[in-house]
Amino acid sequence: MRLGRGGNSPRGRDLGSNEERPDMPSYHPQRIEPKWQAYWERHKTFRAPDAPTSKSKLYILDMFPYPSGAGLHVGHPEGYTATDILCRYQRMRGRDVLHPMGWDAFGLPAEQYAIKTGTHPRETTRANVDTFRRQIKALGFSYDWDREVDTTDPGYYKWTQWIFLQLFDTWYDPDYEWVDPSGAARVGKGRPIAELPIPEDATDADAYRDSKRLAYRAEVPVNWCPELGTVLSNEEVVDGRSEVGGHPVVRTPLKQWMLRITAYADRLIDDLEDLNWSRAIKDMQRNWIGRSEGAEVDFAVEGNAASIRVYTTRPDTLFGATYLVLAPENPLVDAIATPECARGVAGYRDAAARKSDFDRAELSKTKTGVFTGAYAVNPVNGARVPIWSADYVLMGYGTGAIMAVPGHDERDFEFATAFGLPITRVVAARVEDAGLPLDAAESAYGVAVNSRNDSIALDGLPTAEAKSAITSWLEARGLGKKTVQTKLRDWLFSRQRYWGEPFPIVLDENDRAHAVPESELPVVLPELADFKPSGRPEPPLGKAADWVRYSPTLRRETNTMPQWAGSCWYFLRYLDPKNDARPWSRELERLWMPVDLYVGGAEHAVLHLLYSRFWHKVLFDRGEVSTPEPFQRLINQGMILGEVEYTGFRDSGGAWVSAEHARGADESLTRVKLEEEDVVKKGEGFVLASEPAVRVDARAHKMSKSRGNVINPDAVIAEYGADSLRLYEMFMGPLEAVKPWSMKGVEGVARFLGRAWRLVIDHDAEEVQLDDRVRDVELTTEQAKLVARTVAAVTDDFEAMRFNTSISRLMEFVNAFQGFETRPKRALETFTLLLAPLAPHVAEEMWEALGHGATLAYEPWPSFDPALLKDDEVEVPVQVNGKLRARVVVPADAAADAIEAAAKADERVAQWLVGKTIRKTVVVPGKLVNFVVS
RNA sequence: GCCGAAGUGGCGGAAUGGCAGACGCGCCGGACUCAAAAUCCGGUGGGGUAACACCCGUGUGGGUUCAAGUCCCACCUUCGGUACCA
Repeated sequence: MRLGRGGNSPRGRDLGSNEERPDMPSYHPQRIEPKWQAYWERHKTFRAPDAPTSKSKLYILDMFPYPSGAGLHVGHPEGYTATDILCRYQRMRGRDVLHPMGWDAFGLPAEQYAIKTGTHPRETTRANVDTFRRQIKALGFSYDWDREVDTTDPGYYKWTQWIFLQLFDTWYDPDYEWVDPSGAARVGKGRPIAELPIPEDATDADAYRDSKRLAYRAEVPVNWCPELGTVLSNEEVVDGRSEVGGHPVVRTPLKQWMLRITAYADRLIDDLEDLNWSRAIKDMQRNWIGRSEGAEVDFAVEGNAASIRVYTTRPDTLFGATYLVLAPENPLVDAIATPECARGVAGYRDAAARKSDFDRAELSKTKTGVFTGAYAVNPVNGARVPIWSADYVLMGYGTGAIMAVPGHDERDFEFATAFGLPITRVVAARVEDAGLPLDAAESAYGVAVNSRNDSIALDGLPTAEAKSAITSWLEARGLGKKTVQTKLRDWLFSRQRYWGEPFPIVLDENDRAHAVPESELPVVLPELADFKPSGRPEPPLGKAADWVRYSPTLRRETNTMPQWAGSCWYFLRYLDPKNDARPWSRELERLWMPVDLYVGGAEHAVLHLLYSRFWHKVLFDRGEVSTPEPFQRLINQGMILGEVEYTGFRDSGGAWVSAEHARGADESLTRVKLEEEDVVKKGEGFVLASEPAVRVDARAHKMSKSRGNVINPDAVIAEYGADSLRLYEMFMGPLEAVKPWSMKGVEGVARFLGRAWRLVIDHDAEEVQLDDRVRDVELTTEQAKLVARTVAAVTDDFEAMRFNTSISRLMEFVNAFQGFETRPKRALETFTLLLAPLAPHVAEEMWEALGHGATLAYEPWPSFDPALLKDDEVEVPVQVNGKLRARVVVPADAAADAIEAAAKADERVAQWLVGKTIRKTVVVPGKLVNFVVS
């Protein structure tokens, strides 16, 4: 697109596009951008120092991408641009900046592709990485490419395996008292397994040790996904379906590797406190960990030696427990079921097992269950309570058994109502309400009622006090104890897939696990021709028979690690990416860590961030890293949606249906995409221009291939340039907000860059040269003030990461400077430096034209004289009764009474004051005057 | 249901408790051009006026304050997360 002056050009008439005129000196990103990208690469401009000097270090990290086959989408450059701006700004402020990039390249899609086409995942991955690297480089980000890491590189996953061995070699001692490197006293530590005390009654010391490791194997009910041919972690299962692909997941018991993340649950919650993360993300992590305090209570079973232990957060309601419920999978079910009921109970359990988690969640609207025929005894009042089995109780949480208090728990109420079980009140708002009937569960706190026996009376106690009173009573009698539970379970860490890190583990004839010696790392992924999953839980690596046979008595573990493994520690490898002897140098870790700013999508709020923090804490306990938390500050960029779409609805007869009647997935309606000119705003929403009674849907949707609203960064760069793309992504709005894309908006910022360019460059000349109006002269006072204000505002905005407003400030500068016939070079140099972090290519080109020989990347950030921010005179708004009535101009340093006098002297103000009494006068010097009159 | 975030022109958005709507898009008018594009200049919340004046206006309803988009209370809507976790 030609931006020059058409027919006046010495090159003659309308000779079309830049493609035909590559020497055009008008703003031409396609020429400028590759030039400076090549310059930066050749000069290694953004190479970070190996070690930072003194305290000026800054580690700014992007979440590294999974290089998918689809290439970069516009969501990636959003966060990457923000961090790049900050890095470029901070380098100009003299900080030592570490800003690396790499690839999270293990994962299912490459393997799925291999199954379909036979292409080795390594090939697919390499091609995808190349595409991503090219696309990211085309955006001009200032990464230190010498630190690039790839999780699938054996030189990298050697150390992922090494960290796994640290986990394997560690047990958690919750009572260990120690002092951490910062001098803080701590309780609880991951310690070497060699330090584990073996109890005297342990018959098998090795088995005992294995049961205490942070990485251990266990036969557990897992989320098996037949479609994907692998098990999945709890975090990877959403609504009973795989997070990836939405395939059904069933529960089946399997021997799997687990990581004991639950040992760190308290620290993972407590240490959130000091992190500069958004409240939303901290809450998500806390909720996921789901710590709750309560009590375990034992119920004796009538005519049976067994007793049932339940977990409750409301021990204060124990007197209201009118029945017990066991999870169908609870082994006690069979032990206590009476012969008459055994059949029904077994049938119920089998049916529950056959249901996928998805069905179980879906069909949960109505509660199901079966009576076991057995009775337990309520320990506080001796009441005979029936024992049921129902799938609304989960085996995996607490003890897999509950005491049901239908009066004060919604689920229990529903179940009791369905099966005609008794409901009693044991909590009320006031003691006098003890006799009030219950027509719904009342779970709110209040005071205990109807809760006394011969040795304890809770009646009248507020809930919190009742809880501790009854808990002490139970503890004193050995009937129960205070307990803490978490929703978080141990992390299921093995996958039955090929494209992942092999475990550095061999199994002996007794199926006992042993660490592969560190000297043998990495355990390299064997070659394989056939990647097809068997449909049974046997990993594909089993097919590599020679590889599996480690020795006559030892075979290799054939599971692989989940995709999250590599991303748990990649930020540490960046510090020292070429080190063969260690995963990272302890010295460099101490100097660079923690990450000062981490930017990425909120979709990783629980998975990556929780896993990563867990590993880091283990490494911290083992003395491998110096900080308990890896990411000091976290910012989640908001999603970028597609362009706003207007959708109308037609019924089968072709008549328009108003949007409010089209809610839900009504199959009989046809969705019609409308153009902007077909609709008009009316009230809260939009309606058809032709039929204003018909409302239409107006909203931006998530970008998706199926919707066809995906914006390809390559296309944007080809048309408008990387600088415009970067600028637009920042100009859209606050970094953390969800924002709809608009191509018109990209054009807007591209126009701004064109104006900025023409402010400096003579766009009629053959070569890139300064415009005649750019002169080496002093700034006028007006210009100096404008420059100072711009520097001050942009600096403030950068510090606060308000990139949208910083761009506005630069636009205002250009709009004002366009009007000056003479443009002092100094002013334009300052402007160019301010623009550089945002639009580095065009800034470099302008900097060169302004007569500088080298990159501006390390030029000192512009400063300004604060005196220039003050004006001699200010305009002060004058209000009467809070309403703006006039503005008066007064000296900036005018005293309150002088301003008041000036305000009163104003003709318009006087009109509003005539005949009134001034009750009060508020004068904020330099800001405002308000007369309160009546 | 629960937790979190957000509701401001036609649109994206801006406003340490102190002039609501900066900046951009779009639109309207003008300059340049044979014409268009590009570029430049001006205007643009609604009502009202010949033009001023003036009135109304930040999801809704209350409150605090000389002054509220901003603080407090209640509610509505949208988005994100989560959901038998006892």
